[in-house]
Amino acid sequence: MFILNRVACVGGTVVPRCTALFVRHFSACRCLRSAKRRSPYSSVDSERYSSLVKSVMSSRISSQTPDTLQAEDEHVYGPVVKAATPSSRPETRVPKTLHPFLHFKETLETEEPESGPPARIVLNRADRPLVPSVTRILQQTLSPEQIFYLERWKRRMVAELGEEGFKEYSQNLFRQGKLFHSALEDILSSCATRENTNPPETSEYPPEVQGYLESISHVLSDVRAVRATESAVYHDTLNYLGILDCVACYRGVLCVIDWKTSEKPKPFLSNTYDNPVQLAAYAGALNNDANYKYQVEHGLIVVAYKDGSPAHAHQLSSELMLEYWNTWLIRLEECTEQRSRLASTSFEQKR
DNA sequence: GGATCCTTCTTCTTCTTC
Repeated sequence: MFILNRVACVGGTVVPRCTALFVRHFSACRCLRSAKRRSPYSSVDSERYSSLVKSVMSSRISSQTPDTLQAEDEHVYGPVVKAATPSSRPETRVPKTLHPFLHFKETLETEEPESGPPARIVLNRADRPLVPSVTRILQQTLSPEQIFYLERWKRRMVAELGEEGFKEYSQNLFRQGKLFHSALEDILSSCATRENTNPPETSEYPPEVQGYLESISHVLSDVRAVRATESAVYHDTLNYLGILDCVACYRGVLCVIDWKTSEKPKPFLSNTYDNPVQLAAYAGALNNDANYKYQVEHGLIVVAYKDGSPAHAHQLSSELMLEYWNTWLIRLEECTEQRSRLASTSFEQKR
């Protein structure tokens, strides 16, 4: 009865399920009507995303019950210790040194660019061998809570799939992400000279990415004037680099766009973890980079789903981008501090 | 030829009630 109650609550869709994993991963989908404990997933269009929820759930099916899983957890990881409330970083924290997000550019473009293929500046690592990348900096400055939850997730996945199974699972996720990105690059490059981005002919692409492409088709129809794809950006004052996914107009607003694939629905910006910080880092670098003759103030994170459910598009205003830019500056400072600590430690050891 | 780089992903409670 305990389980049936939960199953019956998934957006009114009856889903065969009998494992505690459901409780763990999808209890957020319950029809919690009290405002006090409202889950961020409770207002998801559950009918629209029921197929996605089902597919995620069916991939995690196990014959275990909540009790056996809990017993297993305790056996494998020890007694459950409640984690500290995810606090991320104190909101009052500000960067020690402020850097502008936007930069004055003498040759700033004010007109619409001429039609033509989008820019694709290739990253030449040999020119800047020691400059850290956006991804690396974000990885090195994860909060203790993020590390805790990621490690817990990994332990649970390894317990479920085994070391080899987990490795295969991770590689598959990366592979799908890469295939999706290369398909998108192909689509956006070929559409760049046209007024509209026509719906892609999904059958031309590998079967693994067809669902993702279908998922983003409604977003693509609002994308125009693609200016850059998979293009390197470098901030010479702050000394970091990265490769952004795309710069294009979304609903008439020039944005840095980040395309993501996800197994779980991410209907809210808060579900995307560090993605907005990553986006602000790319935009700030682009705005500082002389290779780009324009400024980008807005951002867009598009989360695509394998089963073709409509992607979630999170547009970030210039104000929001500025907030995340400051968060990025803090992360950058943390990374620099870490590096200098490491350098002084190794210096001490050598002495 | 091999190693490394930039990406690609992954996290977010402990509920017993309508």
